[in-house]
Amino acid sequence: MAAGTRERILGVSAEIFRRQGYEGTGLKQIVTAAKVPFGSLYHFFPGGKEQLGAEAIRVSGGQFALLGNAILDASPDIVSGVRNLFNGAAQTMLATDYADACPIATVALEVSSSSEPMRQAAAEVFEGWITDLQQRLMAAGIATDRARGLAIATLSLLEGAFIFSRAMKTVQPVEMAGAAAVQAIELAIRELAGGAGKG
Amino acid sequence: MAAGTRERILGVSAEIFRRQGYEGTGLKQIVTAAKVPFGSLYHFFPGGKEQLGAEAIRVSGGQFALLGNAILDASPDIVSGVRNLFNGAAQTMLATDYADACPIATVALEVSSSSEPMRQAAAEVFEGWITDLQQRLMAAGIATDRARGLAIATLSLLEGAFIFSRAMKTVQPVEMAGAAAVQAIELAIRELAGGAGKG
DNA sequence: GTCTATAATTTGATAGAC
DNA sequence: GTCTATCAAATTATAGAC
Repeated sequence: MAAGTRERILGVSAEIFRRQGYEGTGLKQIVTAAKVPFGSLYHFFPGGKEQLGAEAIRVSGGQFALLGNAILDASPDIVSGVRNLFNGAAQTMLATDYADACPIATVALEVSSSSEPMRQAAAEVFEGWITDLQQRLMAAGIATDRARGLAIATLSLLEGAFIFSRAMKTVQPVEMAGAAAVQAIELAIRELAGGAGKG
Repeated sequence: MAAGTRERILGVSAEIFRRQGYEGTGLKQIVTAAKVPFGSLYHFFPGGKEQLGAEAIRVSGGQFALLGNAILDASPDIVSGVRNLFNGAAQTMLATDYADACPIATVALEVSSSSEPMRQAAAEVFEGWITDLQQRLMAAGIATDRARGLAIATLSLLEGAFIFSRAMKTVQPVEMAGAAAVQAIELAIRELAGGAGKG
C-alpha cells in the first residue's frame, strides 16, 4: 500500500506554494521534496500543475481556517479573539523571518487573471473564511449585513498588513491593522447596547 | 538618438509585471511588447531581470502614488478623499475585469523572501505611500502616531480588499473596506473636538 | 547602441518498462 | 501504482557581428 503518496504530494505542494508562489515553483522541486517519482505526480494529478495548485489552495485554506477558528474558540470573546488572531500572525511572521503569512494570498494574486479553476478555489476559500467570521460576529449580536462587512474589513486588514509586513520586515503593520480591526468590532458591539455614543 | 528605449522597456515591464506577476513573466514577452531587441534589455539593465523588476516596482509605485494624491487633492477633505480613493479603485477593477488593482502587490509578495533588492524597492514604495497619507491625516489635526496607524490601516484595508475582490470577482470587498476606512478616520477626527462620545 | 544567434538550464508534460 | 528517460518548449543570459 502507498503510505499516502497523494497526500504527501499535496502537503509538500501547499507548503512550497505558500513560500514561493505558484509561478516561482517548479514541479521538479515538489517531487524532490515529496520524494516521489515524477510519474506519480501525473498519476494522482492528471490535470498537472494547475490541478495540483487548485487542490493545494483548498488544503492550505482549510488548515488556515482551522488554525484561526482554534484561536477564536480559545478566546473569551470575539474582540479578544480577533486581537489574538493578529498577535498570533505577528508571532508567526517573526518566527519565520516574515516568510509565513497568508498561505494562499501570493498564489491567489498570481492566478486570479490567468487560471479560472485556481481563481475559483481561492474564491471559495476566502468566502469560507468570511462566512466563518461573519457568523461569529452575528453570534455576538451584530446584524447580518453589518457582520459581513466587518468580517470582510477584518480579513482585509489582515491580508493587507501581511503584504506590508513582509516587504518592510516589521510587524508594525500587522499590529496597527489588528488595533483597527479590534476598534471597529468594539464599536459595532457598543452600538448594540445604546444610542450613538457611549462613554 | 534612441527615442527612450530604456523608458519604453521599463514602462512595458511595469505594466506586464502588474498583471502577470514577476515569476509569471518572461523577458521574451517584455522585449516583444516593447519592440526592442533582446540585447538592448541587457545593455540598459545589466543586472538582468532582477534589476528590471526592482526598477519597475519603483516606477509603478510612483505612478500609483501620483494617482492617489491627485484624487486626494481633488477632494474637499480627507474623509471624502479616502472614500473617492476606494471608489476609484472599484471602478478600475470593474473596467479591467478585476485585472488592475495594486500595481506591485503581487510582485511584492512573490519576491519578499527571495530577492532582497526587489523586496527593498517594494518596502520603499510602501513607506512612501504610508508617509504621504500619514501627513494628510496629520494636516487634519490627527496626532503623529495615530495618523501613522490610521494610514497603515487604510492602506492595508485597500490592499487586502484587492486580494479578495480579484479572487471573488466582486467589488464588495473594496466597498466594505472603504466604508471601514472612512469610519475609522471619521472617528479619529470626531475625537479631536470633544470627549469620548459625540452624537 | 542595435540586433541576431545561441548557449545552458529549466520548464511542464508524456511514454513506456516494470 | 512506481519509476526512468525523455520530449518540446521556454527560461535567463551571453557573445559577437554590425
